Amino acid sequence: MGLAPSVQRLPTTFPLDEILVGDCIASMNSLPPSSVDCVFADPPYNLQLGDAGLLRPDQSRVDAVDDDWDKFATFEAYDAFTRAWLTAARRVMKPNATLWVIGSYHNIFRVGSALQDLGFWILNDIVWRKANPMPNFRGKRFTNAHETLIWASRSAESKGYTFHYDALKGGNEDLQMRSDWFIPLCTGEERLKGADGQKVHPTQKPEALLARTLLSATNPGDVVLDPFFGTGTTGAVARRLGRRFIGCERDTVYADAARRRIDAVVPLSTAALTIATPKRAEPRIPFLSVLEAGHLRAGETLTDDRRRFKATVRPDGNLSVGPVQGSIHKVGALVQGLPACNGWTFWHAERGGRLVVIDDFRSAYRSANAAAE
Amino acid sequence: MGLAPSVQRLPTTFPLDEILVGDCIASMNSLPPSSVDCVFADPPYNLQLGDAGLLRPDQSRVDAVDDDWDKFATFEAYDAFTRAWLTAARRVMKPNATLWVIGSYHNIFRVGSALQDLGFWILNDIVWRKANPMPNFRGKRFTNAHETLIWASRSAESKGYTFHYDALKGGNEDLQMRSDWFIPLCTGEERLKGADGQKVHPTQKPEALLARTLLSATNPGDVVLDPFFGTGTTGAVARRLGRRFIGCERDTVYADAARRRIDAVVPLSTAALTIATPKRAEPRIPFLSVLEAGHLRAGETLTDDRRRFKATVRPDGNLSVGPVQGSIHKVGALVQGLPACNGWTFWHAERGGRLVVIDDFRSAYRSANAAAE
DNA sequence: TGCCTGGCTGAATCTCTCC
DNA sequence: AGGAGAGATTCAGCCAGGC
Repeated sequence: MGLAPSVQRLPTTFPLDEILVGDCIASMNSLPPSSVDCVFADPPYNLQLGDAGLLRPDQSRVDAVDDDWDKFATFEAYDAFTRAWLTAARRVMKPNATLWVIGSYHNIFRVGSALQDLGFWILNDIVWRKANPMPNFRGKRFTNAHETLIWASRSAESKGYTFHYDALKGGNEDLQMRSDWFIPLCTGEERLKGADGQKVHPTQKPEALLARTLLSATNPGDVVLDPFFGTGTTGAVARRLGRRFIGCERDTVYADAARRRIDAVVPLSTAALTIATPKRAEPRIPFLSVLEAGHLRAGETLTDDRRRFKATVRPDGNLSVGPVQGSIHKVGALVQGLPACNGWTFWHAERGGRLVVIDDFRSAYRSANAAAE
Repeated sequence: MGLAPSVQRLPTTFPLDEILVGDCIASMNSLPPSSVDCVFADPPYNLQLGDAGLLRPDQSRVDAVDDDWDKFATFEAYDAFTRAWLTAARRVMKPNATLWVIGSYHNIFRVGSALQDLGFWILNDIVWRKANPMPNFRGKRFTNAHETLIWASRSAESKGYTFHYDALKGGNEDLQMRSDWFIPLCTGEERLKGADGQKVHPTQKPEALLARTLLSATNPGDVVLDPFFGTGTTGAVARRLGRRFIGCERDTVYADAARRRIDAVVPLSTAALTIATPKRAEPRIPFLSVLEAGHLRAGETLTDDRRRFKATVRPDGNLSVGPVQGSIHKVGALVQGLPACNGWTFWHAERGGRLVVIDDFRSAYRSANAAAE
């Protein structure tokens, strides 16, 4: 009770693509700090502590409590458990790593409050809208047709987190991906069944849900930690998508099923996984270089797409309007009377009677010099 | 503790259909206990916006919620405020009354935890999916396209709460009403404007949202209390639907606007109290969803109907041709050298030696999920 | 009268690098 | 650490005005 285990199994090497069998907090504490890129957690929802076998942070077992006076203690125990695993997870997260947690109204408010208290910074809450939820049989409530995910960075100062905005937008009819995701439950072939034909795990999540989280918030090769690995959906999807995983699972039946499941996954080819470089990550090209490469001529006139404004290209890579000179951005802002302007997409040159945005010249320059960059 | 207050200011008459101007906690404490059938609360969200302000891509400024009433120094201060008003509200609730609270990820986890701690019993969390949310202008997160409502009874023992299961089902194509509601923002005619043409209140809620809550969880003649009355959406809908209201509002400008608004409302006849289901255009289906549903595989090759062009399906729902990636529409346009292209009718997959247009997969997806989308 | 276009707006925790 | 500058970034709905 309350004492640390006398023997602690520390991995000699970083346990990539492995399942650590045992208490998730001890397992996470055995990892070096700042070592994972992403955490996906599907913690116990259930507040009926006797059934869930919930453990306190000190590893003692919480006894079932059904007295009214102990209701507060029940939430308190769940909160302590939540703070403990969130704290352990936060330690192993790299500064720009992000955390995903999924839950329902039974527990998600506790989890959300706890992670805010610990300094996590919520980026979005995501609603998983179930295509085929279980109906409410007694007609006493609305059909509980969704679960909630919280996506959070390690702290408010963590601005460099991974988010594949363009990839998500491209897969969504060229519209920004919203915070409400419509995805079917995990059923049929995908659902793991035991020899008895019964489902192995009561709350197996659909791979599509994990895939969307990992595609949006991790890069190929990134390490994803799942403290409540269960039957390994996170690991299976990570392997398929070329990510690495570390799973923690206490139950050997689940862990064994997860291991077999993941070993059978065929990863997608590296070629299928290479992602388009996000705009912000592309190398900066000076306007002067594009000019020097001959895409434009010093002295020629640029206009906006509706030919309302004009500017002249100077040999030094500035623009001028009358006596005023400045960068393509400064001058673009100036003529419009706006505080800022992206000159690359604002200014156009005439080519064969048609207006061509100068960003096209930059693209051409980039592809011509891709090898050298 | 446990003693009745020595002096209780009881209103000489119960303030039905009135707005109590002042602090909501004092106002609620002036009401007799166990006197209202329902509480609807839209408390401050504690948004914690940056000082810099947010610009749209066209450099116009977003009119953010920067009112003093939304500012709290710490989470602790917000939690104390939340516990205080929830406690006051719970006292005036009849044993079988229910509480609705609306919030966003900034505050809803605090509110949910607090009300659980105080003994409320959560019946559902409801997601208000916004038809027309504000986009994420910087491309750094998912579009924040929903808000969350919590529906709770006064305690776990309150089994006799009102829920009009059949009425809601009848208004929902004879399907059980789900926990995700698709409703537009409050704009246009419905949005209250001042003499200056500016919105009177920064966060006025749509009447459709209130109507659905009151129709589902109250009876005609029931008393609905709103501690954060604002410009009186709760009162206006209550009056229209034949319910009674009590509003608390600190700001006299809001309270005056609410009074005028509610006085202009014409109550519906009893027979007319049915739920209008909003008509919608066919929902847009993301290619990613069709992929996730298993109609296509990541890595497989698509072609046009004459096999002139090829593209590879990416796991994120984009297509790629060589190094270029983009949506099915963008890549379709690119390979043809056209300004635009409908990817759904352009691209085909090989199935059993024959080409199948991917629009067929979309149709199959649509009919499989018609009920929920 | 009707159609089309352009402008405006909504509870938002909304950049990154270099000097 | 703070400031300056490059340059990346938006969707649906309503309304007014022009044709």
